[in-house]
Amino acid sequence: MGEGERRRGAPGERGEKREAILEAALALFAELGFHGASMPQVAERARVAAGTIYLYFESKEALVNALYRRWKQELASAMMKDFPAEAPMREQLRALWQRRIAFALKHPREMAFLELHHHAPYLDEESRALERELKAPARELFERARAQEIVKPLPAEALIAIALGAMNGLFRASQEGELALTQEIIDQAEGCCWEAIRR
Amino acid sequence: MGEGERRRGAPGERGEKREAILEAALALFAELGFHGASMPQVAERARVAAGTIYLYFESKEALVNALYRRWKQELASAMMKDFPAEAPMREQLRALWQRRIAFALKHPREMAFLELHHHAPYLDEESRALERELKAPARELFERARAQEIVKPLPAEALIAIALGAMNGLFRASQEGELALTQEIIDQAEGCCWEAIRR
Amino acid sequence: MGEGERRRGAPGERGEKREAILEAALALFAELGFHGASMPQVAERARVAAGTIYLYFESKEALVNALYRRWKQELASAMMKDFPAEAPMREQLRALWQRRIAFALKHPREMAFLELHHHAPYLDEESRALERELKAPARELFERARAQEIVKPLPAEALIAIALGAMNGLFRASQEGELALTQEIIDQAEGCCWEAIRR
Amino acid sequence: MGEGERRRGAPGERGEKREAILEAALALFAELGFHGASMPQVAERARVAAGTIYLYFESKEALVNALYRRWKQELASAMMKDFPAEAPMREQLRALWQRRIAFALKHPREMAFLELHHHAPYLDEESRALERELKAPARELFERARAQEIVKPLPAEALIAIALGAMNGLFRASQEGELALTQEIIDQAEGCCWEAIRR
DNA sequence: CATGAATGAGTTTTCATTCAT
DNA sequence: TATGAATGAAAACTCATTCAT
Repeated sequence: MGEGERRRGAPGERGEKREAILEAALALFAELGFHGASMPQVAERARVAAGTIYLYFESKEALVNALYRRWKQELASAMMKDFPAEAPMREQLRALWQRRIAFALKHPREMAFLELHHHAPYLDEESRALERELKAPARELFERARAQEIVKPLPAEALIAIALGAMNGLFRASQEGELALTQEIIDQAEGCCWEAIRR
Repeated sequence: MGEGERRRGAPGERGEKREAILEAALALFAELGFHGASMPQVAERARVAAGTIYLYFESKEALVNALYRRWKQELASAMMKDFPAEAPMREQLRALWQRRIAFALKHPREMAFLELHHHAPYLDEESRALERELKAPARELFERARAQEIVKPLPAEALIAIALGAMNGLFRASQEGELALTQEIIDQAEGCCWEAIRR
Repeated sequence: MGEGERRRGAPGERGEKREAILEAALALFAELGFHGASMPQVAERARVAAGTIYLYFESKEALVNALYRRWKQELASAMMKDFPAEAPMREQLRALWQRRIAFALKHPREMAFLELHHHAPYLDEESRALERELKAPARELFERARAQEIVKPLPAEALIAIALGAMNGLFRASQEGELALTQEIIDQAEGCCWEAIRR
Repeated sequence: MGEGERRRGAPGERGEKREAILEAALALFAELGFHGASMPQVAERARVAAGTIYLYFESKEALVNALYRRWKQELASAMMKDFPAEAPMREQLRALWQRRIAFALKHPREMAFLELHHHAPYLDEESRALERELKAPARELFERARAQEIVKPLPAEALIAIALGAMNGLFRASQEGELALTQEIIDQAEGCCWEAIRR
């Protein structure tokens, strides 16, 4: 690798810097917020010159948006991959919940970033469209569950808000060190959420 | 150059300006975040000169902290006032939940502000201490409920995270316009949360 | 006056700083061009902090435009004031020419600024509209002169280009120190321009 | 990624890139000014990598200077080539004027570039020396004309400023689309300029 | 108390220039 | 030769804070 002695015009691995920038921005935006983190800070953490960021991203806004989309997609993929769409409804709901919290625990900073920037005014139309698009499958799942009279007769949005809101609460508590999320607790909590919404 | 209604030295109500500043800062911080809202913006919205803010608050940080503490206290008061501490446990848990969501719906901006600034790096030790202090009663209530084997044998923090996390989810969904929180839905949702944690 | 010891919040004469900024910007834009002069340079020459410029002008573009309009107006006023509109045509043409060169010699930097920024891409619609508006009277005068068969049957634009172009040439030569524009030479040159266009 | 027609090392015509750079710089400097046009812009327009420019020119300043000298020379050559130095004075003056405007109309961007950069602070001593050198022949011609009492007894600089200034005015008007410079108008205008200065 | 003009450090962004490939 | 990613100083502009009035 030989860090530090490389200079101008010596490209490292293809896209290496772009990744370093995304990684640095993620950490700083998650911790300090979009307006709280400055481009020089991002540059410094990415070990890159300030101007370099603009080779890869048009602006600070473009940077958050790229980051937001990447991880929103990543989350969606993790949720969708081999989803047991043919399994019984209870199984599907469990999968939804467990996959989401597993993702959160595997990528806590990324999840915190997504939560913090959800619906932020500097997200562009593309990011908003993605948000809408990725919300649909969960909604449909809950609609179906309700149609099958498996869950309580509440609006799908309310059911989602309850089950995933509870999950967010757990995740935040664990992030703040109030709670150690062992698999046992997770499984129990999943049971709680199921009992919250089941008919 | 025609002046406004009142001019320098013509005092309005005592503390009127301080209130205007707090109110303006609340709205802007809730909408744009701490770093996203500028002091000139706050001054403009409060219809006060930029310098005036510094008569009442030492700095921007002092301002958020004052705001944070005020509404954290306000929330705590609304929760505590005439709390049915002698009522059956189920009743107490319901009261906790219902009071919190009632507060959120009565003061949505204030609640959004508190949520957004929870654990923010610019909160000072006093604000953090207050946060800790106000968390205690709820924790104790859940501990007691668990000791009475009324709720599931999970850590109090997990039970809180689930019940109040679900509530936050509902509040956020209603704020984003996804869900209309009628009293009927609220009551049903409270039932859900109870079933989530009950033994 | 007490220069140098004044600081924050101590306003000098009303508009004093605005004038200083306009004056500094004029000198620098005339000498270095719009893109060649930086805002910090303007601030320094105006003995003002960089941020102060933005209290008076929205942007660098707004600043050039304000300057351009001011001096375009000033030039127009100097041309129009008590214009001998009833005098014989020859007299009117002489007045036009003499007033313009008198203005140029009285305000050489301002004239150089106007010439340099004429039709520049950063001039806004308002400035362009003013340019068009102020061109009209001269055009009409030459049209009338042509209708009266006093001048050569060339398009008014050509006659203007010749008579005022020659004048510009003289002014530039004098600015570059190639030529001393005594009143005698000016008068003779005016005669030349008259003979250039007369029938 | 698919590459362009040619790649590194596949040589085009000798000096092809240098020409492309000069051509691109000319167009951009003429339109946007020296400071208004960036090296990346020049590179892009020349379809050349940014670094390539520095193989041919030491710096941005070296580039304008090279350009300036080239076209100043070109203009001088066009003026001088087969100049009818033995013809009657009137004929020589006409030739001077007609050749200059013919050049301007044949190379309008180049002429605009020369005009815009005339006496610019980033022109180096060599360019300035060239400017002085090329001014001499015209000056001598007008001196001789004055000595022969063919033209008015004004300083040669004034005569030049008048005759060529008028021409510049016509050229600028035509560039701005105010005036169509037909050969007929040109000839008439040449007559005007002659009458301006003739004894 | 209240003002708001003024400040200057800090922000986002651009750009002339370099140099490993 | 030619490239273009990378640099970092400097540009335009913002903003928390001060202080004479």
